Amino acid sequence: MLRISKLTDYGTVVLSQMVTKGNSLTSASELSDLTDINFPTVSKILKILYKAKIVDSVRGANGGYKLIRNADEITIASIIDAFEGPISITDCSSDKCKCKVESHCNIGLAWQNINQSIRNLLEKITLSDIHENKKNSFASGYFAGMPINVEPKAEQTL
Amino acid sequence: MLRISKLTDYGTVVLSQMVTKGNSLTSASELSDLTDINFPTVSKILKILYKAKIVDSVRGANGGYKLIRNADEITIASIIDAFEGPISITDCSSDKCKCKVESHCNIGLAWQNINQSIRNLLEKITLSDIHENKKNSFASGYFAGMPINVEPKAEQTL
DNA sequence: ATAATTAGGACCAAATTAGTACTAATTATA
DNA sequence: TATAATTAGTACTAATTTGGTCCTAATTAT
Repeated sequence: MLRISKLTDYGTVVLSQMVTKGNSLTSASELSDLTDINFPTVSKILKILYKAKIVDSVRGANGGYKLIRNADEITIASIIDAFEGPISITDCSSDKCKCKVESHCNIGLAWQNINQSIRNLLEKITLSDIHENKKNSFASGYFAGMPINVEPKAEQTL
Repeated sequence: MLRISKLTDYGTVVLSQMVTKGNSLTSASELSDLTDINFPTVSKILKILYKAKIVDSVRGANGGYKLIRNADEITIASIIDAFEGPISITDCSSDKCKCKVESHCNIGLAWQNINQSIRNLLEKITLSDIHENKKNSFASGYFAGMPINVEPKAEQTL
């Protein structure tokens, strides 16, 4: 099926650790120890999250990182965006199409719609859900054969 | 965001052409002409679709390919599976976890759930939807800020 | 027989991703 | 103020994945 990169996966592990650490600063090396992901990689991850404005940083001795928002305000969509960029599900579906054949473009449009559907789904799931591993909160309703039926953000009970 | 491979993209273009051709056999070379995708690639695509039991084939002179089922019985999930394999959204979420740290596994489980959610979505969209490019049928309800609210297959109006 | 066609691999080149390393900037504190 | 700890940014290399091509074998109509 669809895949996210290893870095995104690691990213959620690191972020989940940061949720545990709450509002306090945590250094990259400590996060490396806690997650068992080697330091250079954790460091890279944090820099990416910093640029994406998901974590805040303080330089210098005793510096470190912390979440910029509450865990339930950080969507999975935004995390994936940070690591994988805003690239679309297919080449064609981003921006203007350069296909020679018209029909291709329609397919591209369809993929674009599918992409948007997935995106909407991922914007309803937050770091908090992942961290608390509340399977039932967002998974139980989805499993085999069940309808997808997520209420709009404002009313959701995630 | 999440991405499908070029081959999957091309695959849907080829499949869409085959919907147009209905129940008649079409050769790889003809499909290549029709889609403007070069022959070796179309050929490769059709072999993959054959192995995935999405198309049927007849060898020899006047041979070719045709859809094995109706377009509305071919889900996008099955097409993606054919090209990208049944690989999960992360390594960890498939089968048994080998992580050293317990917490990683929980994250993996969360991803697994997300993967399943996406899968359920993609099992509700069919080749027919893509082919007919019925944007409104499955897209309009999904766009920015709108709730995802797809009814179970039996009742859906796709 | 011959030509047209699919089946199945094997293979190489290109693109992407993972992982590492280095330098500069910042800041606490001794 | 010097030093050590720490993040920021970037560049680079190795590993993996993907895209694209090609070849040989099997099948079938004419």
